[in-house]
Amino acid sequence: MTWVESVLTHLSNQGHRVTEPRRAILERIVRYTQPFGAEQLYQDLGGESGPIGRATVYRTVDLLLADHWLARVHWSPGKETTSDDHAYVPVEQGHQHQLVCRTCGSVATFEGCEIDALLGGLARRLNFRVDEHWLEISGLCQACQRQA
Amino acid sequence: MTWVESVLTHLSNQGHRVTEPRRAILERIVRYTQPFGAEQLYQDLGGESGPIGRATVYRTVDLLLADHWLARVHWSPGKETTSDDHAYVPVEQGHQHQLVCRTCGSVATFEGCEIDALLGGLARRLNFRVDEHWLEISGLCQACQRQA
DNA sequence: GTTGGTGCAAACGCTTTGCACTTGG
DNA sequence: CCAAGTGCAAAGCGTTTGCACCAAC
Repeated sequence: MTWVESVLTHLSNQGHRVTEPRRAILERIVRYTQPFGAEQLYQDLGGESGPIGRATVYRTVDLLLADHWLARVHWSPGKETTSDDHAYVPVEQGHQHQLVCRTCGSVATFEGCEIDALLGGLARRLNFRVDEHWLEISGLCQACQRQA
Repeated sequence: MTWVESVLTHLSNQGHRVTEPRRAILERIVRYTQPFGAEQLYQDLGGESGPIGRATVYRTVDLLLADHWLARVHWSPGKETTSDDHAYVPVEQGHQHQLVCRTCGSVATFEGCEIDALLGGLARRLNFRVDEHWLEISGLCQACQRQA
């Protein structure tokens, strides 16, 4: 079951409709090899001259984000510091954290089990009850390390 | 040495000028008990009718952020999900991560030593060279836990 | 006296919204 | 059939920029 199929099935189960624009948007998203922005996605689908409206693109991104089919990341390749605009990465539901290669933009996702233990200790020490956490890592993937 | 004094000294050492607007901005920043936004800071300094221009506020925030006197956070009180706009927290240089209380907005900062070890293991496993990481935690501080 | 900093106002760019039209179930 | 979804165009809003003026060192 591909990512697109999973999302469509999920949408359908949630009572949402499976429309042509949504299919097209999902198909485009999986082709990205780097984090992408909503406006970029709109342009890549044809922009003004394309068949899909800007509002639809933004609304679909929101929908996917809300259901955790997309993860937001800060770092995009080429940006030395954390980017101001939003970038997204398609993920399987349940996966938690991202490593983003600062050169080629490839993304590795990993589960956060070890982090949770660490946070438990922290919480106890600081009398803080942890609800959510955001962990994102920027660095170099294996291929880009070799080139450097 | 207060945060304001530290920053002013640092600015001076870096060859930057210590101006009245910058003093006023720093003084206002330390009074926040929650993460604040740049536009909010501008408004709190008097906005249109105030003595400080919007550009100066934004430029000063950028300056402080670049030198790590401010940390950016995602969560602000009242926001269930990660906020779209930027919020900032004054920090001592060198401190790394934030716990933000989702109810009262209080921020606890901690050093990231344990995280680093964990990331080292991850990097080895995934053949990834870690350069930077972002870790932020949202939850309830002790006082807000009692109230709930 | 320099030149870094400031203020203003306009421009910018991403994102959201109102509303009439379309389409999937 | 009819509510959910779409497209368009305009508005919104935080942020950046160009430029003339000012003030710190």
